[in-house]
Amino acid sequence: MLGVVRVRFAPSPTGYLHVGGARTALFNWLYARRHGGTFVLRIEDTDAERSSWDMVQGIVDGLHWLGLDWDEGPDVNGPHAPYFQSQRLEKYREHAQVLVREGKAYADEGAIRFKVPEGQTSFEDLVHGPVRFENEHIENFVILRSDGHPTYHLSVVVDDLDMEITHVVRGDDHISNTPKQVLLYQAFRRTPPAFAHVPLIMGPDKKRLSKRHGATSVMEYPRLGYLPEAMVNFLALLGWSPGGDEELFTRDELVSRFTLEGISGGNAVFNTEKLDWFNQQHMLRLPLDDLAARVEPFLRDAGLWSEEFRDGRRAWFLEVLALLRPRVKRVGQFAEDGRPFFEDAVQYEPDAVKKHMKPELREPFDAWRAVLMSTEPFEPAALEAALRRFAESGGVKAASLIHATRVAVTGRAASPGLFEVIVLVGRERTLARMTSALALFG
RNA sequence: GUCCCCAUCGUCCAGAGGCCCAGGACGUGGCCCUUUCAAGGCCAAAACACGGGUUCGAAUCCCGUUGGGGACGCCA
Repeated sequence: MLGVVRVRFAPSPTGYLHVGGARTALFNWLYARRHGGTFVLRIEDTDAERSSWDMVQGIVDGLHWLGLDWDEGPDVNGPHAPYFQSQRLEKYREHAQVLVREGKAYADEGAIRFKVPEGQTSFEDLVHGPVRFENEHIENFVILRSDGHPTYHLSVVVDDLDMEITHVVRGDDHISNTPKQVLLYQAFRRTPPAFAHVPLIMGPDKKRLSKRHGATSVMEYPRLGYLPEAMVNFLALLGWSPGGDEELFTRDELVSRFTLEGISGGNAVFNTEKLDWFNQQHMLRLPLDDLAARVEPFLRDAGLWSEEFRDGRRAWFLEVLALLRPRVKRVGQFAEDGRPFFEDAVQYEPDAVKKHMKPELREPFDAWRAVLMSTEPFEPAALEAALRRFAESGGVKAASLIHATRVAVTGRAASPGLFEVIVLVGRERTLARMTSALALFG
């Protein structure tokens, strides 16, 4: 069994999968994959009151979205099934009885408490180093409730033992629970697994991340237009470092570099601006076909999708995405920035009209429109050459004409390069928009 | 209150005694490119919490202070 790595992510289904839990799951998954080990998903639903099936589903959805697959767990099973603690109650009771029989635990008002021995309890934490507690600060804690359900300390130890977990990678908030669990391992005459307590994720105010900080459920992120590969990359580097200066990694690159020793000891602030940057960088690196698939749902929601984007106008569609891509931070933005391409009607921004559609430009604009009718080839370079030639001979500044044309064609003051835009919008639509824009001058 | 953890630029990290008058990234400011907005390139401002030790030498080791976080449930 030497060298075998078995880790687990053991959420309690009393809430959705938040970013902190997601990162813990990610670290476990990375460690398992790095060492060819096993990643177990175990549902800690011993608190029947607060657990719900919907929450289990929500957690599973979150892990799926991030691409974290498990080798053993609900719906895949494995040699240590079942993976719901609520279905393992008998094991916990038996273990509690053993401790009672050996005089290491006792009944108290219907519950069973563990008798904490004198002395001190310590363990070697892979991220914090040696940690030691005086047992006098640990009270005789309940291991089996009066309703027969185990408490966390008992179930987690029994299951980690039964499932042969070698490394417990979990949140820092469990560090003060650890001595109680170490005491249980000792009471069972078993060696505890290795522990690695990872620091918590905080909000910008350094307070524990909560809803008032914005999106804390991972499943809000796909809706907001974030790529799972960006989230994985961002989360991995929040509290962990591969050691060097590189920051942009694919999932596989993270797997090959991950070490528990690289986890830092202090809490980390969740920084949305940096997440945006990771998202942008990963979008920039996505194959266009792949990107198209991610954009589609957002276009559908905005009513801008056409089945032709799949076949007949596929190439055109991909060109539009490629043009828009450098200025998009979240996937949903393709629907916004793409309107001038995906929709025939143009919505004019009042400020843009006021700024660029000066009355004295009306005549030159109209004449340039006529030039555009016959410019060949209908390509960016040729169009630009035509405009500059026209501007020079007509005594107009090329920039003014470009700006007015941009507003006429896109309705906005900012867009990708005008000539690329015109080519993709097409000659007919461009001319039609310019014609109706004639009324906007002044 | 008790116990535990943590402490490098605003933020995330690098740094495991001399390579550091501290390096990268996000963000911020400036410049370049340029038809706008981005992207990209270049430059800049920006930190070793404080006080004691140890050492020839400390961001790195030890102690204390302060600050932040966490745990003290028949929740996990």
